[in-house]
Amino acid sequence: MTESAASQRTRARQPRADGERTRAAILRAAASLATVDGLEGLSIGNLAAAIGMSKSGLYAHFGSKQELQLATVQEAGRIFAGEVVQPALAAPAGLAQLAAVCEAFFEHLQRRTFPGGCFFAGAALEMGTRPGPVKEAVAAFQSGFVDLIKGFVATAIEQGELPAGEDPQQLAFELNGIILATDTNFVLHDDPAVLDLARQVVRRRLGLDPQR
Amino acid sequence: MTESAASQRTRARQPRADGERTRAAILRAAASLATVDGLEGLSIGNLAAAIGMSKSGLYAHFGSKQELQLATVQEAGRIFAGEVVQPALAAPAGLAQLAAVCEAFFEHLQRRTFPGGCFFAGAALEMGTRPGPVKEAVAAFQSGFVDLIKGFVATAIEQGELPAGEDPQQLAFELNGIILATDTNFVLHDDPAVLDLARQVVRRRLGLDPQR
DNA sequence: GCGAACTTAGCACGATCGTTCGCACTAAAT
DNA sequence: ATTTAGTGCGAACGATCGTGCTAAGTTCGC
Repeated sequence: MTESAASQRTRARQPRADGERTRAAILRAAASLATVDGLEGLSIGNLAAAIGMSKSGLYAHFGSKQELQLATVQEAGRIFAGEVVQPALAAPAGLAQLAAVCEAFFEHLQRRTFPGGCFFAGAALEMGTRPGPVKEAVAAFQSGFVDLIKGFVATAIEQGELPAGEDPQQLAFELNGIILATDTNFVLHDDPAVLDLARQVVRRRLGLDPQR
Repeated sequence: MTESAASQRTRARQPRADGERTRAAILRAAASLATVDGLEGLSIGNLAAAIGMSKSGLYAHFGSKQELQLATVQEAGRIFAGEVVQPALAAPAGLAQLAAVCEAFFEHLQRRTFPGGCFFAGAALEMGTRPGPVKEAVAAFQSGFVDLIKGFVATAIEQGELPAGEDPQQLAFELNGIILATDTNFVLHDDPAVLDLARQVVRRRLGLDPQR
């Protein structure tokens, strides 16, 4: 018995270089399309047409629609991590990270990375009533994001940048709400003024306003 | 010329009593189903099966799926107005109305009027990227709700129940965000503790907390 | 450079989609 | 009581859905 059997036991399939490239292109398009049509409304046929390949060729990469949805959620998570989480982590710990994560999200919207706004805001409401691994993946990401903000708040309190009476969970909930309201209004009215309003609200809530 | 011509000019079709009853039953089920499958994912076949009638018989009431969606949005608006807006308007003008509209929304969720949480939160994100009369109807309702809250804030400021430095538009935006975050987390994690957290956040943000 | 594994396309399947048509039934107005 | 029009069902349409099968074409380890 050769050791190839061992490698096959841990990984049933060894993708090729061109396959990985195609798969990446599919997932990039899938994440964008899903913000318009939803994770459930995202169809194999539409997606295949969008990147110019056949349904069956695309389908072979995933094996089922659920696997495609799962991979799409992970791809959206990578994009979100790169565009929103990383810039926040790059800021000085504490209040600055709190302001940075909000600002990064607003720029994420303004840049129109996805045509339908925030991927996870839409996915959370869409998959909330559909139990299964896809919902769990979305819920896990959402929880992680709120926990990240909670940590920023806790650090800011420790550093005396926020009042000691401030509760990390409550403030993280509020900021998450501001983010959701920004996304909803931006998507619904397509008005950049929403972002300015949201920035004012964040500055004021975090006590960063010059006056007052 | 009889006056029947005039009535026909304004209304192309004169519904019968039993038809109105059926139509109402359809729309009640449609509003609920749409919070699970979405306004676009809501299918005539599923809806017909849910209330035990034929696809074609149901379809005759609307003539197109878009008309069904439009009527469903209006029905959801009536339900929301009755469960959330009216209880708020019944409270004393000002800060009490502000607290009442939030509490009414939380109870609207807790009562599980719709299996998928707030109808308009889901509809706004789903239809935001789909221009047309359905999106306009959803956007109009959402704007009206925020304006309602804004009016409550303005009155509360005039009555000295909120600091004069408070901005109605900003606070209305914040409260709308709290409401959206509550819905998203409640739908996603199915955890009533979210409602308690949301209630604490509202009380504290409106300065209704005993301590502090 | 041979051969095995991965990639992609073509075709077809059963199911469901929104929509239409024709026909029975029935409530309401004359 | 007769007519009129709203109501509802059954069947069917073309299109699209997710999903398989088969068979070429292509990369890559040996």
